[in-house]
Amino acid sequence: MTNTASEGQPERKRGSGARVVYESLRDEILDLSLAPGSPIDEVQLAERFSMSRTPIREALVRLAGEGLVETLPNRSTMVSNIDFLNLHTFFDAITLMYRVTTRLAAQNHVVTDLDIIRGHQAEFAAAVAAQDALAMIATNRAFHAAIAEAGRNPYYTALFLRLLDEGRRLLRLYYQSFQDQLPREFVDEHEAMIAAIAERDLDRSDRLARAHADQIVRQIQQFLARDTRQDIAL
Amino acid sequence: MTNTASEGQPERKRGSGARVVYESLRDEILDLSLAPGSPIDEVQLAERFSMSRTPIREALVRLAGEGLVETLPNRSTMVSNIDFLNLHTFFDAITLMYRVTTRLAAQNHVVTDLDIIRGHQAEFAAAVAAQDALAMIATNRAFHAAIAEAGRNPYYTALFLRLLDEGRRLLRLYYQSFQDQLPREFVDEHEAMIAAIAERDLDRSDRLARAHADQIVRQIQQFLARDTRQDIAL
DNA sequence: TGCATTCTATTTGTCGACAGGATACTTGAC
DNA sequence: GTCAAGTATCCTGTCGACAAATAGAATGCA
Repeated sequence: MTNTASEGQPERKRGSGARVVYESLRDEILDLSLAPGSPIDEVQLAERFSMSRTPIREALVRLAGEGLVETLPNRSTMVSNIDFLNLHTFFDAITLMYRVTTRLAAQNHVVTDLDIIRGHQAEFAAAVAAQDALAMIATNRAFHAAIAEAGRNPYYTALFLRLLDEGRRLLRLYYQSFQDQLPREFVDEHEAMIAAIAERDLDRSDRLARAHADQIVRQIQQFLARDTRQDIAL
Repeated sequence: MTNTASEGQPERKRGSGARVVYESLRDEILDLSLAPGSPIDEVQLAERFSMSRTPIREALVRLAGEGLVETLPNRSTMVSNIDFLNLHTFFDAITLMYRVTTRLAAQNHVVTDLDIIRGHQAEFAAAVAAQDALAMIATNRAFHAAIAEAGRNPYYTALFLRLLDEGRRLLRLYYQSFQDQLPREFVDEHEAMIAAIAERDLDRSDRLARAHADQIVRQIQQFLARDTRQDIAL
């Protein structure tokens, strides 16, 4: 059956072709649906989205600009690998962004910002309670994105979002490891950060953000360094 | 005469089309050869570079990804405006990147890094002596880029380079204002930073970077706030 | 004369097709 | 049997063309 494309297609609008492909591929890469290192075939994508190669290529160029795919000249583009050897630079950068955005949020937020932040925090708490790993990742990102927005510095916000997205692949690995016993601390830490921001306590916001980042980094590092060898008597 | 394209053209290599256009447009935007807000016509560029619209569009997509052009759907793309109202966020971010990269360079550099850094510093000093504004901007960027490279954190390096490039448009305005009396302090500050990095003095590197950033920010703010009204007796 | 509407023209978004390279496979020689 | 050269096939980079959408001009109406 190959005629599925010819009938039920919802008639995409004119300028939306590349965006749909971009967002779809982006989600699949960050959710590890597309494995790091796997090649990407343009004609295959063109068939799948039932459109020409032109918008596909535009989406790939955008993804390459964000480092999510790597394109070798005259050869197939592939999903970027996770650079485990240089993870410490990633942790260093994202820790700094946690701190800076939270500090700036304490300084520059307006009241409506707090409502938005609290809303995302409620959704995050619900996701933790429901033990929904994917929802936890999404709502956690939204929570910190809202804090960064309240900080009112687009440069920090953009870098932070990029780092959070790149970390999404790590978090996906991480959360998969313990779907049952979920980190309740994160919810409490978020609450403390909200309180510090609301009181416009810059230094406390900074400290809490740093502790939060350290907590996450430590957990992921423990996960990566875990020893799964079984103690078998020989 | 329209046959200029058919004869003297240096026969571009296969994969290089979009890169040439990207780099050319990027330089022209950052040098203010293309005024902020001016529209960009694809067919015009296609004629100018004597190639199809496809590589032109790819270059524009990349530039849009870096925020150097803004593309309105179904309408012409235009050179991004300089956001003078939010300059303080730019200054805040670039100051932090000055500090972080210099501090990390003091921590992580190897001896060959210092040679490279000193080489760029020599070129910068020569440009200052020659009162060549464009060369000053270029060599100054290379100097700080080398420091960032020595810091070994690609996330910081990438953001810093983006900020330096975006600042290139400001610096272009700034340096144009006093081609004669050039800021000799910058050369001395660079030397002090090199010394602190070489001695692996993290805190001193940080302080010097911050002072250097403050110096530049102050100069640009003074330039932007200058009062050019003439005192005419009425 | 001013405003709304229709028509036109320019420009973008998308498409199908072709050619240049690169990889993989086949064939031949040592 | 192994290595090298030639060949075939696949995929990307580029091209010219068409269609949708918007902006501007022209026209009609109050």
